[in-house]
Amino acid sequence: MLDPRKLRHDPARTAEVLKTRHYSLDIERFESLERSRQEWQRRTESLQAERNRVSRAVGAAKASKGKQHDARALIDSVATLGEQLKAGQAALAEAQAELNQLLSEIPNLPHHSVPMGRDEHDNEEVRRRGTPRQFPFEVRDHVDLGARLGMMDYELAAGLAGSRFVVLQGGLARLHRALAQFMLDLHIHEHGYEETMVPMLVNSRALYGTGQLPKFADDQFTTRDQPPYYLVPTAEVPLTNLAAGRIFEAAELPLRKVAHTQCFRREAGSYGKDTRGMIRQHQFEKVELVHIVQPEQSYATLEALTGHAEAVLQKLELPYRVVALCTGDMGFGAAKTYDLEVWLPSQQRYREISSCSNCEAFQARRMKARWRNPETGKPEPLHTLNGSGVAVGRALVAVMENHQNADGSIRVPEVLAPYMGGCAAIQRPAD
RNA sequence: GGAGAGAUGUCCGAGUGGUUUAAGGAGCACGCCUGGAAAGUGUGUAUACGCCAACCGCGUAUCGAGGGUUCGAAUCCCUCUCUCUCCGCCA
Repeated sequence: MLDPRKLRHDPARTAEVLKTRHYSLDIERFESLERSRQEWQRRTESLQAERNRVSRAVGAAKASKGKQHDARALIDSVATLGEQLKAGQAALAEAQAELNQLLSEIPNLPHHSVPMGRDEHDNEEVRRRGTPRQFPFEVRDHVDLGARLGMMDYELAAGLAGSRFVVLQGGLARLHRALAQFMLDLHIHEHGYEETMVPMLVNSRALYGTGQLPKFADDQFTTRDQPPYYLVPTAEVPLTNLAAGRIFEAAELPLRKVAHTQCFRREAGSYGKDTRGMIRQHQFEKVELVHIVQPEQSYATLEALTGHAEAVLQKLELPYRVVALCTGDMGFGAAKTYDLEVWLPSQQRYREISSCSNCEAFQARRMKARWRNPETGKPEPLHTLNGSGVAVGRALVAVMENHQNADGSIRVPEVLAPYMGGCAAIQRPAD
């Protein structure tokens, strides 16, 4: 949610900026809704003020003996007020609902440092780390490697659920678990995050708070309860909403939360993309990092957060690059986003494995997450940030492909040794 | 799933239709008092929206949420949510 006051103040300029995000703001509609809201609000409030005044007078008249007649006259004098008020309130509610609907579907404004651009081709590479390995043999992709190991099976998963699911078994299942545990421990012990366990079913209010609703309802899995539960598409939703409706004192900030959860996505818009393998699944695991901070700290925090995600890839000995997303490629709520892209030798290209965003006050305003600014003494919206630290399934893919051996076995990176019971390589069990 | 109790401000807590325009207490902030502190004492202490250039000020809403009755609702009625206790079931 943009600041409604700022939008009111200069809608034309805001519309210009929103164009770079493929959003066309209907200024005329906005202003007419705003006018109507304002008019009905004034009208109802003055009717309410009158009602309150008369009602108090009725009470006073009834309290003093001998003025019962005055009370009767007062009551008669507001005979039609109730209906006017009801009509006014209904009109006001309608105007507010339409205005909210409009406001809730406007994406965030990009930070001035965000490169202008249409789509992912206009993203800017910020840095590269690690060198893609030269293989003296033909590399296999993770699907091939997994099948040869007998530990990754898409047909079994299809039998259980459908397409875009996987069954991992034996060493690969353990490697997958080890990756998640390693990431959690790294962020908890070395980066200062608080370990958090959150619900993976949430209500619509939580999804509204982080911006998935109302616009992206089709991307979410829901239950058939009434009202429905939503399966979280990312732990960003429950973690960020921990601050919803609260007013923090400056001393309580910043909040740094990490959670490891399943994530569920219908991926309605992605059919035909990445249909092979574990890159794009309906269910996947992710270790998520969330910061709730004072506004002036949020951009320094974005750099730190990105660094925490990078540390995962460095320790797993994976080559990657950091990319600043352009205006046209950023997510709905983000003011600035860095993607971490890991090298996949089978595809000879870098693929997204983490996305770190500063949402500034966009989510905080939707969920009313505030702090008391000591300088003003007033509650003001916080800034929220989130980043994957990192996607576990994609990390498994990256480890398999980058650390594969000629015989199809997988070298286990050293940092995972404590989580793998000393197992240094995943190989096909002897028949 | 069944039965019961409950939800009031930062916290505790009073409040069964009209000076509640939410009592009282605690906490917190700032004064006074004090050599300093404690005690005492005074004042202040929610959020949102609107009017105003802004401060001040004024108006409106909010007593778990939504709806209803009424000139008027924290209070009466209906629906829902959540919490607690007991029972059942269960990993």
